[in-house]
Amino acid sequence: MDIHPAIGRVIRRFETRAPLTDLDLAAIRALPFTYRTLDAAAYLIREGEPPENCALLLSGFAYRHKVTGEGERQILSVHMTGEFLDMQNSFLDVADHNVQALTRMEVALVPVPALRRLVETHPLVGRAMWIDTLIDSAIFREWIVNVGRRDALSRLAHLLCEFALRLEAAGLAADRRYELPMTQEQLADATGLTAVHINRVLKELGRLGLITRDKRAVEIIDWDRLRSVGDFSARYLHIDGGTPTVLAPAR
Amino acid sequence: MDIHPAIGRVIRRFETRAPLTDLDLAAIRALPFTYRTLDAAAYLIREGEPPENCALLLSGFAYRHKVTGEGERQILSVHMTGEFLDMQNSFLDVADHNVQALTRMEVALVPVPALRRLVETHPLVGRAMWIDTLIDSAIFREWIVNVGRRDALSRLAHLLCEFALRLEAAGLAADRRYELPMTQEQLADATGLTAVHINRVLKELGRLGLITRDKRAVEIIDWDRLRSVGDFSARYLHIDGGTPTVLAPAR
DNA sequence: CGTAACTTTGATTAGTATCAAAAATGGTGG
DNA sequence: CCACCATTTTTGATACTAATCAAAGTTACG
Repeated sequence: MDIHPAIGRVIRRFETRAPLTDLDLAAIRALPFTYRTLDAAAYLIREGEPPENCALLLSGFAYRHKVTGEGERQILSVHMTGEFLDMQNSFLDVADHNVQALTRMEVALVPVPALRRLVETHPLVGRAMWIDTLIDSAIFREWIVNVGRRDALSRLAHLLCEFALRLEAAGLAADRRYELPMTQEQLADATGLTAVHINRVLKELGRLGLITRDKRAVEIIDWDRLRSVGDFSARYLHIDGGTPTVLAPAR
Repeated sequence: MDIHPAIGRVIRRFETRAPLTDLDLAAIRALPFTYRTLDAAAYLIREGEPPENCALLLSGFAYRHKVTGEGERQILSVHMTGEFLDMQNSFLDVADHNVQALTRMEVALVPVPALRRLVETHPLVGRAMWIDTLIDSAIFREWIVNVGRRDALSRLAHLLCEFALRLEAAGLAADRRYELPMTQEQLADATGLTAVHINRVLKELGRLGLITRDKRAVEIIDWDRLRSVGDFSARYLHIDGGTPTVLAPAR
């Protein structure tokens, strides 16, 4: 029995990544942590700061971003319940990007030294966490492709496909519907476009009969065509455990 | 005494990342491997294949890339002597991108199972390697920003700054000069632009007095202005050991 | 119920892509 | 060592995608 359902979710995910022993599991559960609730838009860590805690997202959404010298923001990834938010920073001396709350969110903050000790004494836990960060990397890579080589319609379609699959794999969405707690400006910052253009492209996706929207809820009408327009293949997500059923990804 | 200077380079880098013991070092040196020489453009691994070896680049350059459904290529990163080419793939079931030789190159191929055993029995080595992959991630993130939010001139300037600093940190360049073994088409694929436009922007960088070029050699004339045009800060490279002197990065 | 944040629409512009072709370079075999 | 061919670089003309600017609607929220 875990303190919070998100912790059970993490442990189940780790178990698909490395053959953890009971001792490993006990060590994870024994990690010290402090609860915290953050309002939407609160910063978990800012670029340039030394990482002190590694946050596990217990509820809500978060995102990583950087801001250019011109003041333009680029969102680097979006994170959902059950994911670690700071492993990308925790083993480096200084954060190279910002991590911010997308919605109000609850986190469990694990002090970085405790985390380092854990992975040193429990190599398999370290491997599971390492793999987690490698999958983050795989998603970063796909975002480079998305922003670098796809036109606006594909870019947005691709993003919507990724969210659909990740939310479904995490058990946070079903029936081809999900709540996407991002403004059009944030979608623009995630795709390297402007908010105005996102608005038009979102319309276009509706006109083409691929999705419908009701406020921030997205419903996928034609998954196959959305995938095709978005040039989306799920391979880079490396979802191996609970294979999604509704949206049946091409491997 | 190591078999190859690149191995000494790797070990020195690892030592800055985790406090390795003599046993750790011995275990690294005891890794089984096979030498191989690959011609330019040869594939080390293709998207969709299961990773069997993890290659250490002993000499030459390599790059990662993906190809969209439309057939457009996006280069994800460029790698130089002394770097591991496959850790991003080795702990996952299937490669999600291609790794290809940019120049003729020599590699030491380490079988993945041996690598997995090493990191399981030597957690500090695992941590050093993990940090290596986290720095790869940091570079991926910066590339998302570069391609997503900077105009063509900045993008290319940024790329040239990154290469300058990484090559210098690796002891492969000095005096603000380096050999960049990429065609303009490859530069285009790295920046999400077209080869024609790269040609024009490269000229513009020359006209502005920031660089000069002689074939594939780049000479940086005005580092400060190049950095400023490229909106470049070295933080994301997490170069902590041998701090570069000539190009003195802003921390 | 008033105000700030967000979405939507229209008109215009800017930055890159595209297309086409010539010039330069590099590598190879004779 | 030269001649040839493929690759790469360069240049010019034109087209198009998405940005920018501006303003009106709409929604959420205290």
